[in-house]
Amino acid sequence: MTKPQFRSWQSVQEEVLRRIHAREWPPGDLIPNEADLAEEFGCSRATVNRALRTLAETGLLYRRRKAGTRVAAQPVAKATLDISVIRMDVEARGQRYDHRLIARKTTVPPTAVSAAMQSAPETAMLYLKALHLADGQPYALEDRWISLDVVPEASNERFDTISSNEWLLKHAPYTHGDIAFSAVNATDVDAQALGCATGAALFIIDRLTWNRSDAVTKVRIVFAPGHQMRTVL
Amino acid sequence: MTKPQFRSWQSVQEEVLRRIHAREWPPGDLIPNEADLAEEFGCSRATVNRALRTLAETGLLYRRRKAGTRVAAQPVAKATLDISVIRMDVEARGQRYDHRLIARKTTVPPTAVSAAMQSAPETAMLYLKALHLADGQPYALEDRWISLDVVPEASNERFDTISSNEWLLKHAPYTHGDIAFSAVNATDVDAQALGCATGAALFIIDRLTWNRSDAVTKVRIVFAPGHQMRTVL
DNA sequence: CAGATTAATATGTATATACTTAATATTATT
DNA sequence: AATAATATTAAGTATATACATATTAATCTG
Repeated sequence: MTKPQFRSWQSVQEEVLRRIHAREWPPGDLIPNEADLAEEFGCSRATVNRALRTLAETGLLYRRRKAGTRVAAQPVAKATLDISVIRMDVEARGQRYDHRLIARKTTVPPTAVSAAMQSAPETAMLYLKALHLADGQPYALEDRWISLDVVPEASNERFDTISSNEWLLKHAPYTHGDIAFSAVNATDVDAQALGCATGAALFIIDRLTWNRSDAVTKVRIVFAPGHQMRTVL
Repeated sequence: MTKPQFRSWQSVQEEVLRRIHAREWPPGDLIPNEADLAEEFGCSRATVNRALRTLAETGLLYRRRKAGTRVAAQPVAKATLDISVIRMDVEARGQRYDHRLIARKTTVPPTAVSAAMQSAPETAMLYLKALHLADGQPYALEDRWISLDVVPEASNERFDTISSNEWLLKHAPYTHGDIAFSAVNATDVDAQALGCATGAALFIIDRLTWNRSDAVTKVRIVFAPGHQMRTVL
């Protein structure tokens, strides 16, 4: 009997997954080290490393130097959501995208906004409110504050032909950000814009992006009723 | 002048990020190939490969064989959400976790459930309804259907000391699944269990997990009002 | 025996080399 | 000029080797 050959890191990964699912390596179990697995699989340690490292990134394995590799006892599933520009989302559904600028003004933001963006309380920012449409129907309502200190060029942009969403991606790079998903009842204003009943449960995304230590923009996107954000595990 | 040395894939990645953020390599731009970058950075091609491959995984670069590597014109931000067992979420907030079983019965599910799980319409499943508590306050309401064909041992488990959530992770492995986030208005039943007003906007997670071609469980988790799911970009 | 030192170990990473694969560009053929 | 065959290119991957680093285990020392 010759030992099986696993020639690619993907095939090694599949075999490791099989053993985990088959409970040959039960949750919490310490699995053989890379060198031994490489020997067993008939491949190099680098190949085993790539396979195991990738699985660790998904949360299914837990690795520590010297301590070895364990099957996660309670795998923390990592769901990766793709946050693209809204136009792309709509077009991916095979619908026609359109957007309408509802408000555009330069003003001092509420303290909650200036505090979150860590800007001086009396500094004016650019405020935008826009409605995104899919096949002519309201899809999402966007409320946005843009720091004019960080993105002064925004002052000169009208945002009627291009959404702030896309304009910022092109003109204001960010290094990091945070994002939160939640649910709110539609306010009268939301209901009016989205064409739904006041109080309807709406899915919302709040995002705050930074360029190094400067807050670039803070945006809340309120989706029309029934919106789902989905992904695979 | 000696050329700068980038000895680790992380430092190469940082330099590449710097160039992207500084617009030295603007969105859509074709960047030099791996061999040239390796030469420039004074490291091996494998090191450059690791740096660029990792950036491509985050959506900031777009790579194709022969075509080369481009800075993404419209970077699709990948937000990774950690979906752990609810107990862990609650404990991570520094709160005391508890749960209460509200219902447990073996019955034929609604057609919507059996259809989603691709099981025969008249097959009975185990239905569980449980309330998760944080510091004694309602945190989330769980509605779950478990396939007894796939997980027969579930019949013998009472789920009063361990939540179905955790029990399944330990006893019913899954190969893949899909997950959806959305918002609903609280029904009377939800409101009663969660101690909120009927109609309140609630954040929900719907999850369906599979073991190869068999649906293992379908669950809806309805969170108490105000719940946020957050992550970084 | 507590605490510090040292050794051992598994993962993490860098490198040179070689080959594979997908996509494109070029050339030959009809 | 359209089509097919061929060459070229850049990323993708495998391998052996070497060394780094975090962590644990063993040993020494007061």
